[in-house]
Amino acid sequence: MTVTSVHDPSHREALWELEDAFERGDLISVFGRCTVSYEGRAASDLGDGDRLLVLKPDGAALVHTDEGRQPVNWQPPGSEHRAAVRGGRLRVRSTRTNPDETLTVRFSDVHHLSAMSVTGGRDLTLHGSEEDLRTRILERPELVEPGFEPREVERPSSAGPMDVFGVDADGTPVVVELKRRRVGPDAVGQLARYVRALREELGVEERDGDDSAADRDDTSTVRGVLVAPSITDRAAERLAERGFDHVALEPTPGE
Amino acid sequence: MTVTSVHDPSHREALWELEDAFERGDLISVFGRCTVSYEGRAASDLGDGDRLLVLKPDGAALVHTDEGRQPVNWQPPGSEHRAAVRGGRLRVRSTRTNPDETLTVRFSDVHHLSAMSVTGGRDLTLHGSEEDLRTRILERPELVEPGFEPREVERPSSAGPMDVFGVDADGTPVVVELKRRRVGPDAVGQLARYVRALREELGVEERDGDDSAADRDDTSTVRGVLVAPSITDRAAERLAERGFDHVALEPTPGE
DNA sequence: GACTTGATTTCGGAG
DNA sequence: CTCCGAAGTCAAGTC
Repeated sequence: MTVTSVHDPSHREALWELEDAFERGDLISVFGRCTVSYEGRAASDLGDGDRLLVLKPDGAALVHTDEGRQPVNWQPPGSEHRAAVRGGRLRVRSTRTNPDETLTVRFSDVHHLSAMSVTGGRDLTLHGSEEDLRTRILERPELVEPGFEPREVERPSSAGPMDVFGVDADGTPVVVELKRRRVGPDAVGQLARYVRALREELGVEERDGDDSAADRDDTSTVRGVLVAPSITDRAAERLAERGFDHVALEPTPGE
Repeated sequence: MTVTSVHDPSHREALWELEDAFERGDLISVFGRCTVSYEGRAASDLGDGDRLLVLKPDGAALVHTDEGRQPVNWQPPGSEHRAAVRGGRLRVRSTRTNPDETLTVRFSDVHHLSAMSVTGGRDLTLHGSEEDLRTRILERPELVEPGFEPREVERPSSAGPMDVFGVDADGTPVVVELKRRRVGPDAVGQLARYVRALREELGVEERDGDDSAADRDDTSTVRGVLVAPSITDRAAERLAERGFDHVALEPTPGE
């Protein structure tokens, strides 16, 4: 483990340290007084102030103030960092293409700079995602409703892949949309697109004389089920208008 | 400007520095070897590795690896940071309520710790947002189409506020949905909800005998216009099905 | 590459 | 507080 750090360096010293750290592929942390400007998908300017600049060897750059989870300015991974002393200030610039974007940080003072070689240790095991909810339903389909039988996950349709496709106790096709948390009206719209696509698809099959059509009474009986811990009032209205159902379920068993 | 930093501190030293920095309300950067666990809206575990921990006085905590714009683990602003030495490791824990969430970082080694007092310098001026696009349209309505006349922004409806409401050259009501960048099918669904809500609303007005109804031929003639730099094929299909229009426009004049 | 969707999304504003 | 939609969203998987 190698960590380098300099306290109140001159711009020249900071520049040397930065270039060495770029070379080594270090993760870099810089405290200092700076201005920030960005131009690319949008454009922004940030006046003078004390901030933390984080530079990653994969090209990511983050400018953090004392508040917020989000950086006040940033550059995504894949950018290239360069540093120089210009006009009496230390200029750090991260550039990328596609889209063309540039982040420029100009330090009037560098209070502290530290860098550490870091690799690996990136694989997080996460529980409680939508995928966990899907697994839960596939293992215990009765949680959706008694007699529900999953047939396919990520089933393709003209509106995109639906989370879970199956049939209910009556053999009626069911489109299931999964959400790991409380949902609003947008999720109902998403479910509606899938249901509509499936109705059209099954309707086409019937006209084509597909023999499996005997299994179904009516193409309009494709059902839509929204599985989520809870839904907003507006979402409930949309759901009711469409004749869809809501099943309250958490991604992981409570407690 | 006060910056404190310690290189390869003992856990005790690091603890003192952390507690002082919490007290001062500093922005803190810690390089070290650690494990991370999170429990709250979801749950996660991260094995041993070298990372950068950023602690903010507003309660935000960020754990960064050498890759990605996103922290591998984090805690949102509003949390409370605490530190302690437990089981031969330096434990930093950030907790919040509503929802209950805890992030725990356990350092086996602290390679470097630095802290800086930071306030202000947070106000960013951003150009190229959806609001800029709206301003552009209000100033030059002909960019939507000749004869278009904006009447209201954020006009309320049962489906929520629509970006811009106006009338076309024929006096037909127009709902305009704005997007600052290329859009997919979801934006069409959003526009459709507003158009439907407005059609219902105007239909209701007619049944109520509202005298302004004479201005309109038919409630079904409420138009929907999606203003965005470009749209995906699938979005174009949805748009065509609904009979809506797309107007290609950037949030800011090009060049 | 473009497209689609999930996310511990975060964030801000309105009710 | 909840709800709703924007974001330089980011990131992953698929085509």
